[in-house]
Amino acid sequence: MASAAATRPRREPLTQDRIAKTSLELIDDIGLEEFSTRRLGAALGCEAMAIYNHFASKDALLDAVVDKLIKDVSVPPMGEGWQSRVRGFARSYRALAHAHPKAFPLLATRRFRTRARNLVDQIISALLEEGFEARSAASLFRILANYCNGAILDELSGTFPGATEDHPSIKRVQAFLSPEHYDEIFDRGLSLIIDGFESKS
Amino acid sequence: MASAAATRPRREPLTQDRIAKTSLELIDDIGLEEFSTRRLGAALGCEAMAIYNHFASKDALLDAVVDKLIKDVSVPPMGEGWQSRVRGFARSYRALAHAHPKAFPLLATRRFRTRARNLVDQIISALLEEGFEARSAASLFRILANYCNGAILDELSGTFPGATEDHPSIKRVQAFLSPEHYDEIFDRGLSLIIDGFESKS
DNA sequence: ACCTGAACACCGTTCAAGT
DNA sequence: ACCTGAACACCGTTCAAGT
Repeated sequence: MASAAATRPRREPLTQDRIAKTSLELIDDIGLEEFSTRRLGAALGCEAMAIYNHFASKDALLDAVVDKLIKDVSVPPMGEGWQSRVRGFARSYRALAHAHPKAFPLLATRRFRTRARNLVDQIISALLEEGFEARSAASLFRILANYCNGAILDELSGTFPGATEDHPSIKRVQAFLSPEHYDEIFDRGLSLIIDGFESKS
Repeated sequence: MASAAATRPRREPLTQDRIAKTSLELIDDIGLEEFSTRRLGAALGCEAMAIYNHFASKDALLDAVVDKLIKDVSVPPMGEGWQSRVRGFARSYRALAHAHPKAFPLLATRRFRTRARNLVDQIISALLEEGFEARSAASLFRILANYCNGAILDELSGTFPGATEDHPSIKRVQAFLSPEHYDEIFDRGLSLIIDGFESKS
């Protein structure tokens, strides 16, 4: 009578979705460097090779992880002006990075395959909708995205190591380079970009 | 009589400098992904393990490569105004990235160990020298560096894949996202930052 | 159809042994 | 002092074999 339960494997069946979900959790936990198909297999309760029945390669799997990651980022709807939509997007993108610091670098690497492209389309669509010409929309998108990625990767890569006597100028400004100023500096850079486009486009 | 020449190894002796130099050449050639101690050994004419007599780890070796890479970047001297010094630095940093596209990501990763910190000190020193307060200097440095790193990493990571019908807005602005506009867009972002600090600091 | 075991061609790194 | 050979504990991936 216990045979049916005993016969089937003790774990839920493998699916693309479950594998991607577990991958993201594992990356959040141990980091990209340590993440391997063998450790993923251990986390899933199967052999590493079983994964290749659901994904063509580790690379394809990581694309699926990016999809999971980006799912919740979106561009605010029309109504409050383009500045606040741009700001809203930038902040939610940065919030995602802080929620998944170890997985975020994946996004910077493979930003245009996968669902990330839908997000790009959303942002550009919003800019066009707000009246930007194609040329300005492209410039603003690039400058904004590049600034966000650079700032976020920097914030994630650890705090500035203490300055020594060899670096007197770093020492003088060091207090303002610490994490407690990250929010303020990120917003200031964002404002610079937004204000610059406001007066010139 | 040929014994002295025949006895010593046919290659120049290994030194930290020669290993780092060959590493950079090899990375420029085959990329970071393919770069391994074994392939480096082959390029040097020795076994991979010989490298560990000169560097404690591959990681330490990569730090030395970063030092080699950054050697030629510097901040223009005083005299032409801070805007043009900042611009000059940003352009030479970007030029380095285009000269070593496959090695550049190393810099973004390990920017503050190694000699890269001297460069940071130079920039901040220039800003202080030009009259910025510590707080403004720190903000401007961060915003500038983050923008440069984001923009450069983006430029290096390949062109935007062609838009499909699923991405109508990307399609509309696509022409302006191509590499022939990279220079112009990079400079525009740079100006945004510089002008923003000009009017407010 | 899905999973496993064994194997292949790689890694970075250690260490005893050679010169 | 510097280099090598063999080995260890890992990788991603393939493939024949199992159910």
